[in-house]
Amino acid sequence: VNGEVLLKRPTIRDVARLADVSVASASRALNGLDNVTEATRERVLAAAKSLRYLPHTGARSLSTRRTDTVGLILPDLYGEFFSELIRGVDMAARERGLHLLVSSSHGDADEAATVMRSMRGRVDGLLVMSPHVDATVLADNLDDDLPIVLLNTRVAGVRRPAFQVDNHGGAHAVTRHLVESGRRRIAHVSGPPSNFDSQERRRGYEDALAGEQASLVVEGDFSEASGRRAARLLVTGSMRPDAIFAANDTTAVGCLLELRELGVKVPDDIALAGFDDIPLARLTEPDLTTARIDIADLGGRALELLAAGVEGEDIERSSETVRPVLVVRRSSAGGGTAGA
Amino acid sequence: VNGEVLLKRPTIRDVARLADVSVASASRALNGLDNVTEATRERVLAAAKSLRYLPHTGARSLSTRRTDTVGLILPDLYGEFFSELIRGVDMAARERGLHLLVSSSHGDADEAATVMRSMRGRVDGLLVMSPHVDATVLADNLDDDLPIVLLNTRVAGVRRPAFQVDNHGGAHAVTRHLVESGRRRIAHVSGPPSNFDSQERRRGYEDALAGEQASLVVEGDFSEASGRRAARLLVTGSMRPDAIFAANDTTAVGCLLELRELGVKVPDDIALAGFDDIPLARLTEPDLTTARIDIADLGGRALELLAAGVEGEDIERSSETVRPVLVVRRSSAGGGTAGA
DNA sequence: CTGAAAGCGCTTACAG
DNA sequence: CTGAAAGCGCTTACAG
Repeated sequence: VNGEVLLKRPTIRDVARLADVSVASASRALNGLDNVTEATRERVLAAAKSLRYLPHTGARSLSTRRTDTVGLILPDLYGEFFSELIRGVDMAARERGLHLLVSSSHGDADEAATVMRSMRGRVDGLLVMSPHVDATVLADNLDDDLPIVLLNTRVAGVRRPAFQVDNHGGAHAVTRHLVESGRRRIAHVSGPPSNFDSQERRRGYEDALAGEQASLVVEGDFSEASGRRAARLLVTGSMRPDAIFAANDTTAVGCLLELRELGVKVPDDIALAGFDDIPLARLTEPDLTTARIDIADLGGRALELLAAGVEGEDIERSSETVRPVLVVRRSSAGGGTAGA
Repeated sequence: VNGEVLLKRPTIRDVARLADVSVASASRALNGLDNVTEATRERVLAAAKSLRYLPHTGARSLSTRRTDTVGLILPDLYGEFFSELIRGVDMAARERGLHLLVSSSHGDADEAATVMRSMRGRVDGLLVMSPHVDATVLADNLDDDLPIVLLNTRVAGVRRPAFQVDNHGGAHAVTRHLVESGRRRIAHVSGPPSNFDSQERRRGYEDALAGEQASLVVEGDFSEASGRRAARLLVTGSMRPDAIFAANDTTAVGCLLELRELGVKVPDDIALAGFDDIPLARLTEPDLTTARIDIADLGGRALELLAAGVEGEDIERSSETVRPVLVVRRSSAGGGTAGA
């Protein structure tokens, strides 16, 4: 019928008709293939533009078996880390023209598994950060050929491409810094004992002390409240330390607040250090010595690796370790008991 | 061929064959339609399970014209807000079985437009937060029939479903609190003059003062540095205030740090208040009076509205206002100049 | 309740 | 360089 009005979304057929070519040529022109004349390409592109044509991604992915989308599966994370990671991944994804399907806040392995399954078929690859996931969960819920990169997740018994934070090294560096600035009784407030990061940080602390000093550990759980409790315990106890290394910054902030209330001066009486370098670490009084991880960068690099896997590169043996950087601030200044 | 091995992802055809029914029945059973016998459904489900079948979403969306995915478009946001919003949206989306396509960090209208276009066809609806977007951008880059909910975005000249934060009301409440606790020279450190939130907060401040006190405004830009600058200006100037209401918490933190350096006591010499209630607001010394917005809740409710739109409900006239809640903390305690 | 078949909108050998 | 046609994996009238 002549003079017909387009009621529906235009398809490639409409574009082809308007450009007076076959759908095959329209497809080729649209996709930037080189087996079309320049004249054809121009006509097709003009037609597409005038119709405000956009390909149906479902149809395309049905033919190409690609979705140009990657999934990001996250656990229930605290604010800063979470958003920095998404930011880093998102920027890298956008640069490569990949879309990002995000799912967060998964409390246990079951939830994570459900999400993995629901993403199967929607994505070309998966970025997974989940402390709950193990080899079985991975094997049961994903196709073997779906590229996947693990973020800071220890998956027992599986060799998968992963980005690991060197928690041991970071904790070691922080502790050595305290030792070398003259502190003689360095306590550690740990994270949850079941948490792998937490275990590694504690091990780094203990190894750094090895021989020179006895270790002094109060168990915490990465929360501010646990930092408060631990600080009170340490200060009022019989083994008062002259330095505290908290397993993360949030815990260190708890220590700081409690020490302040107890009238203990930081760093003069007790030096303090954390881990992560959350933005808040710069803002406390005094500001906080810590080990910095560039989360956004970590996310971006992980996406690059995943993208390589999607492109068909063999990434199965790739595994990168991110080394935290010691950031010395005022909370650990001066000399401690031994003077400086 | 008998004994053949499935090399590829199983399709509904494989499921149907194994269950010994037609693909039509398989489809119906899989989708929970009621026009299949219980026996058929069971056979199909069992077959699907044993094959680890998962529907190809592209194919499905080609038939159904739905993607079961919604897009979330964000500007370049500061950490806390960003992650809280995603968390809220994600949780609500998961509950409804919707997937979430996220794109963030868009500096200007062009970038936002590109993202909107790239999401067209991939999503059933869009959640858009962008200060840069206007009616033209929206109209040019989206289908008219794509449901969309705006988040805290003023779109001049368009009537679209939106969630607006009552910035005026929040600022008014904070300012009234300062007035009523006896402060007599209340200054305001504004956000960027071009920013709508910023304008509204300033208007709230001015309206709350109306008549009783003169307004005293220093222009800022929502950054900590601008808070520092403004505080210094106010304290060293000839019109020293006894209270400062900063346009957001980050600015207020800047004020606090600068006041501390200048030896000005908060709240004794100068009361201080912010806006947003970022987590840091509880942690400063003294902790910060502010106006709290429940961002995660906002995100969740916005998704619910969008989902209703996707289901075909008419949401074009819906517009919700989120009222911030005054949170009084120690930074505004006591009486100020007039005593308390 | 069930099945054969058309159709959704693309891409890609294949033949020319 | 171009086009006709098959095929990707689903859903859904339609007929029975």
